[in-house]
Amino acid sequence: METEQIHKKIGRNLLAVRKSRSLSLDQVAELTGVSKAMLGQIERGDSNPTISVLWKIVNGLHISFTSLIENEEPTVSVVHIEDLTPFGEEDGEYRAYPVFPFNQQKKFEIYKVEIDPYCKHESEAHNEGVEEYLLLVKGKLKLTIDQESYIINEGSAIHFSADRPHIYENLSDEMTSFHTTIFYSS
Amino acid sequence: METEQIHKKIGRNLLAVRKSRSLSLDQVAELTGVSKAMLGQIERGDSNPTISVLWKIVNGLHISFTSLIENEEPTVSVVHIEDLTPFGEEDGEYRAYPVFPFNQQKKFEIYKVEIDPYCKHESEAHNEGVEEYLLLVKGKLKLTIDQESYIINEGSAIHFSADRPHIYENLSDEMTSFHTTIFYSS
DNA sequence: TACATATGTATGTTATAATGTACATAGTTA
DNA sequence: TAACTATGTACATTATAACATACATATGTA
Repeated sequence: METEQIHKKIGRNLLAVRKSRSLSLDQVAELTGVSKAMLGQIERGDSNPTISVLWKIVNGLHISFTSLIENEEPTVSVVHIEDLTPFGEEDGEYRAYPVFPFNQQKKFEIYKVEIDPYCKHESEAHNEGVEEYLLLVKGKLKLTIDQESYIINEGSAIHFSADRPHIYENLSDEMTSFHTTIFYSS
Repeated sequence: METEQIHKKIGRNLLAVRKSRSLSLDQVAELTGVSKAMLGQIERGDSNPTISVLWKIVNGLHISFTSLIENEEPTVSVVHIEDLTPFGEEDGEYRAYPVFPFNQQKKFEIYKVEIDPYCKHESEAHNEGVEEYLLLVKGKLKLTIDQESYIINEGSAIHFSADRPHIYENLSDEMTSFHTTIFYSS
């Protein structure tokens, strides 16, 4: 996508939203506070709107900004996690399987992680704004972050900011596994 | 946040990114192809940039649009899933626990789902652009979508577009459970 | 069929976005 | 200390964003 064409893509996406809701330009103008003439220009790709105008549009239509600037190609894909090559320590006691890799559009990735009995993994700080959503599958996990420790048992989950160092520890005598969704806000 | 102030927020966020990377306006101008004078105006909130200019900036700096328009408050939260009230059928054979509810900023939500032996759940089409990322925890699942069926065993996962009807079936004689991340692109 | 209304586009006007250049200030070096 | 460089802001110019209004066409109704 060339940098000078984003306004044309926005036009197509805005038109698609409007058509899917069977709204006229007049109605969108009322909902958004942007003039009918300007909305028409934007949809035809004839004009390069400012951020304030786009902000009015997304707020008035209750859509997300990203829905105007991005597209997608839905597909079905089955993943056999045991076939994946995990990231982890050289001695293999911590294994992170990239089940659904990072995608710029979605800004998250999903791993299945396994930690052997009584082993731990020290994670450096991710970039600012990175968060983790972790659901325990099996075993028992101790997470340490900001000098606080949290015990996560089966049937529990934890959400935390991962932009500071943190430690995962398996406190039990059997393997611990969990699913973690890492969200990158920037 | 008033709609007429988004350009000021963008200015603050852009300045924060630049400072965190110790870049001068000249360097950002080179990276992005946007004039130094304009970058200064944007940072000071003195100007309301067009979408094309912002596009140049995010591409040149390798950041996301959302990092310019949004902010966040990181927290740690532990969730005990068994304490949650699930969504599901009246007879309780399909239970969806909202572990991490939807958040407009992140645009996804995460459920733990349980289906009793030999039971199924028919899901209507979600809105256009909705996708699911499903990781099996326990048991065996059959997913049917677009007249195609997929068997998901333990250790496997599946990603599909959820904007059309689909059916989850537990084919085994024990409870099936899985984690699913539902992503809303718009 | 004639008329009224809805809808999207064209046009002209005004304000401002975006740039190149000049300028003021701070920091560094000889 | 003087000269040079880096940095961000001010200023003037040009192109265009955004609007209000007019217009052309399509649609619906009596």
